[in-house]
Amino acid sequence: MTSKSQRQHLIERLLAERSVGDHSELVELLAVEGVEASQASVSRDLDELGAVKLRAGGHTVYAIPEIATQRAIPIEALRRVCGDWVVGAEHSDNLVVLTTPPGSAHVVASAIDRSDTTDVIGTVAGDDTILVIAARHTSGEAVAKHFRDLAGL
Amino acid sequence: MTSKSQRQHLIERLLAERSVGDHSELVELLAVEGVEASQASVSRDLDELGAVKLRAGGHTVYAIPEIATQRAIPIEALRRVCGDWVVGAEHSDNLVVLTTPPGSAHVVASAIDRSDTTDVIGTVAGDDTILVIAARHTSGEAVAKHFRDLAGL
DNA sequence: CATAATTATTCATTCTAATGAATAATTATG
DNA sequence: CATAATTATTCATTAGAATGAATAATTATG
Repeated sequence: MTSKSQRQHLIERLLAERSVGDHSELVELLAVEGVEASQASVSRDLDELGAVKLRAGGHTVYAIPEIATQRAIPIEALRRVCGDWVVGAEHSDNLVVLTTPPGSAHVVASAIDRSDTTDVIGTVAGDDTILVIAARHTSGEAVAKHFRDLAGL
Repeated sequence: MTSKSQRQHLIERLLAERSVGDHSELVELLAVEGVEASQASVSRDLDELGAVKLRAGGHTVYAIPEIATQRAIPIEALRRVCGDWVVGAEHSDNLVVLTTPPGSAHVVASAIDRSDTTDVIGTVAGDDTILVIAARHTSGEAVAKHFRDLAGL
């Protein structure tokens, strides 16, 4: 009954509160909180959270940098979000308007922001619409097509 | 390669453009657009979209009312969204603050708005925080607990 | 009214993301 | 440096949402 995002949020909290030296220690701390997870899942979670290992007092501990240096999400993750939530992509000049179901624009915008695409210089999300600004080296048309491809439209 | 939300968006468009009299006609129109779906899926989609059947010129056609009278989402759908995205719930007086992963607040707020709960009179969503206002007949504490239960926290 | 047509629902199946056991790869330690 | 410890990855499995075939239920029609 614990989703991956809930577990990752809990991991963030545990790492902020304690010195965690290795994955098995984290697996145990999660279990104390009633969350079952294997070393494999923890490894993946830490990777997705952008956790780093710091030297502290002679040993190393995990920490999540305060500056949000989460790894750029893989293109497959962006494709998944677009495939689920982007229902339309139109352009005008260097602007692209993506349409989503109501309430879903921010999830998509957040995924775009976290991807390492250099074709987009920014996004503005409303309720069901995202304004995407294409970078100078590309065009609104190309970016709209890119998102249509990602969304499977 | 077509998600349910994309298919439902397409259905909305088809119903706005044409007179669709029954499910099998819609199944065919979807197929023309390259989207395979069975009568069963179409039945569910129309239900979720709140489609109604209007009498027009001697026969009946499907339409989606302009006023967003989508069916209230089932409690299980709200539970699913909360289980996936709500990572914290705290209260103060009649206010409840729900925490989500970055960019996910609106999805949750939208689900809450679309549920038929009478315990919440409104929501305000940011990036990773939702302010939920408890109704007068209940309390912030009870509403926070309700969301913790829904989220499996 | 009988029944054909349509719609909703059940139940088995499919799909896909996530998970974990096992193991390969990497790092830390004595 | 050897090797124990730790971490990352592979591959099989699981979980849960969605789907579709079949059928029950409902509605429309002559």
